[in-house]
Amino acid sequence: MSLYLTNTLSGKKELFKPLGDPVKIYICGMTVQGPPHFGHMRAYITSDILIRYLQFSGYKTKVVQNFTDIDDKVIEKAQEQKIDYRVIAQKNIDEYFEVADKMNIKRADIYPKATQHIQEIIELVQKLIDKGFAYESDGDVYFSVNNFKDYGKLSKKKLEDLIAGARVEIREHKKNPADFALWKAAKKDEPYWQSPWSNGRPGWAIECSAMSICHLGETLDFHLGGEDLVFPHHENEIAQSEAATGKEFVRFWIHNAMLNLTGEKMSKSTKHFITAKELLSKYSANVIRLYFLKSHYRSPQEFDFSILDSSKEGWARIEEFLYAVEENHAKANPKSEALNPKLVEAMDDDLNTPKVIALVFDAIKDGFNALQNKNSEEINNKYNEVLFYLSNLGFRTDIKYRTEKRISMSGGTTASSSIEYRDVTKFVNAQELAKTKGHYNIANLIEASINIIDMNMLIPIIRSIARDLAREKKEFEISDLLRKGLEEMGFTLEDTDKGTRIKRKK
RNA sequence: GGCGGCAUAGCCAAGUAGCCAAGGCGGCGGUCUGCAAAACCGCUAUUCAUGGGUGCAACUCCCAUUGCCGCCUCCA
Repeated sequence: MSLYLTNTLSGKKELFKPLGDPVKIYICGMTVQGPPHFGHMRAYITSDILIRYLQFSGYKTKVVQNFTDIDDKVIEKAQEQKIDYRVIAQKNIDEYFEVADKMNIKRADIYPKATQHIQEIIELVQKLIDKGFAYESDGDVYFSVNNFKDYGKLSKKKLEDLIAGARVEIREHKKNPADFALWKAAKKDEPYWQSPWSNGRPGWAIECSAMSICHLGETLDFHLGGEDLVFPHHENEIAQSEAATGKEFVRFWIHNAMLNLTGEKMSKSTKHFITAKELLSKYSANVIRLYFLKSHYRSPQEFDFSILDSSKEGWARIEEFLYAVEENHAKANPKSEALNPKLVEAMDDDLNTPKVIALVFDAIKDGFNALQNKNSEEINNKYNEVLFYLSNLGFRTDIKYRTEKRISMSGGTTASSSIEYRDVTKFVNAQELAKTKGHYNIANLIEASINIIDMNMLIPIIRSIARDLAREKKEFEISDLLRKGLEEMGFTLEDTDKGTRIKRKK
């Protein structure tokens, strides 16, 4: 195993060697001022892919993902809405889990919150003051960037440039304009905690240092997050942590590129975003995952519904293949040692998921060919190959998570209104049920009708059966008319040797 | 203004100093089908923003130009 990953620190692909067992991973979580949006999903899909691959490669992992539940923006939101900041934070945390679980993002081992670590934060700030890296000023505490010689090593910034830019907040009680707050004294009506310097709250970034050191120790294998966190957030974390411990803070800094919405970064501050929840109501988790993994995590990605639609069609092809095999041959046999080399070759190269997706489609093409040639050994091999890649990329392949295009006769039963559960075999069987020895039979037809639970499906199913009867009598004008009618209702019929499938149109 | 990154077909998107520049979507032609749909087969970048340079050889390395993006303020 030789996994190469681009380390932001060096800007190069580096060979990963773990520090010890388990591999220590810190994921920079959300500041829960608002609900998770599509950009967050990209970040957490990226970390999910890395963690899954490390585990696939045999490493044990310890994963910590924080929630920053106190900061200026959270307070601002609370004051706007005149409710307690904790209510806002919790609401957004709940929504995060709802979305992440739906997306099949593996849960971290620990989800610490900033407000649960105030004591550790205060101790860390005190340590920095004692060591001469920080100073108190009017109840605030600032980190003195001049005293930390490596400041700027992650973002490749020079101190002079930062000040020349003149966009840093100038405050008279800062010694250097680039100094950043470790502790902020509370203003009127703001939540606060007692500290040796003032009643106040942590600055932004110190909580991550405190929580990662607390849960993972002074040196981590990985620290993950969006590219927009490189400066100042991660730069500041390095300064604080390394100044305090005297040790290397993080060995691998992994950053995913931004997601742009019509050419502009999706972000909470500009209100320019689509919430994850909203998106999940329009597209299945698998389609969204495919959309992300088709691009490399370090390339900026454009967001557009038409691009997402093309992923939806791509995913439909994947499902089409799985169904086609399962209808006749289904033999899942996920032990696929022989398949490892191709996956490993792609993933070892900085998690090249687009390459793995290409492997999936290559296998599907071979698989469909085998299906046409009725080569059952090859069919099985390709079927298992596809499942192998998909499951290692975190897709959900069991039938109940499959999509929107297939319709089941008893559609509503298993997953209520979920668009994710549609099982074609039930419908095909139902049609068969209406027949005795290959011929329609009134008694059976009545029984089949009674079994239709989803009333929206009643007419399509009856019409489909009527069409089938017309076809048996070679009344093609009538059968075409019936199909045309269904077409207008939004259903496509497919005649197969197993019966007629009804599919909801794209 | 400073720092960093990116420019590959109608769209999305990998990749490499030298075999046919992955894959998906879309489109076109064909096979199958009562007709369809799905599937299959074939076609869809003599070329990788532009101009130079270094190599036997560059889309891939270097320089310049243009355009786009990110960060420099809270952000995944």
